[in-house]
Amino acid sequence: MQPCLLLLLLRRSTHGYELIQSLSEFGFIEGEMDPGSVYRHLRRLEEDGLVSSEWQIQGSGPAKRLYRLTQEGEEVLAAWAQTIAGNKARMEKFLSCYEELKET
Amino acid sequence: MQPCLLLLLLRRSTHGYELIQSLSEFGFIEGEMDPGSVYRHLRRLEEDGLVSSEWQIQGSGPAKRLYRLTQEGEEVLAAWAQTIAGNKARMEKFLSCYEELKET
DNA sequence: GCTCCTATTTGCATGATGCATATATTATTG
DNA sequence: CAATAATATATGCATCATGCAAATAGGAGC
Repeated sequence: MQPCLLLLLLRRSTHGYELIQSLSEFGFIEGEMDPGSVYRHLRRLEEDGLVSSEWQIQGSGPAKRLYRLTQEGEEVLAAWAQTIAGNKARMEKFLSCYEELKET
Repeated sequence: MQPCLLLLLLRRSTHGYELIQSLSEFGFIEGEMDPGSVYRHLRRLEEDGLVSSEWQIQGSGPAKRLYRLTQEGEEVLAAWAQTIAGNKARMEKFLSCYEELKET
C-alpha cells in the first residue's frame, strides 16, 4: 500500500481523495480502498519524510491537503521496487512449483 | 505463509520442524522462519480442516506431529494459487508502471 | 554431567488492514 | 430553499500476520 501511494505521487502530486480513486482504477490493489487507511498512511509517510504536504484552499469543494513526493521518498520507492521484484520472483517460484506438483 | 505450508504438504506429509527448514531452502519466503509462527499456523490450518495431524512416536528425537494435507486443503491451495497469480500480475503492473515513469 | 540439536508451544508486541463513524464544505436535485 | 449526495479528511476499534523471546522436553555426543 505504501509503495502504491509513493508510485502515484511520483506520477504527479495530488491529494488523498484522488489517490483513493486512483488506487482502484490502476488495479495495483484488488477491490476498493478504505479512506481511513489511505489518510493514515499519508500522515505516516509525512512523519517519515517521504512526502510533504500543504493545504490547498483554492479550488472547489473542501480544503485539500496536497501531497508531493520528496527526494527521500523517491529513494525509498526505488527500494520498494527492488523488494516487489523479489516478491514477484518468489511468487513465480511458488506457482511453478505448484503446477509441477499438480501434473503428477 | 499459509499457502507455502500447504504447498510443501502437497509435496509430502511431514512435521513442523522440517517445514521450517524447507521454507528457508525453497526460498518462497526471504530470510529464516520463526518457529512460533509456523507451529501456530499449522494448528490454525488443522482447526480449519485444511490439514490433519497425528503424533509420530517412533524414530529418534522428541515426538513429532506429522501433518498431511486434506482434500479441503488441496482445494484451498488451488484457490491460493489463483490469488497469488493475481498478486503477481499486480506486481508486474506496478513494476512496469514504475519503470515507465523512471524513463522520463 | 553438560551442551547441542531436534521438536513443539506460549506470551507479548508491532504493523497493515478493514469497518464504522464523525466532521465540514460544496454541488445537485426536487 | 431544503434535503441529499459528493467531496475531503480524520479517528476509534478490531483482527490478522509476523517477529522476538522464552519455556519445555527428549536424544546424541563430548
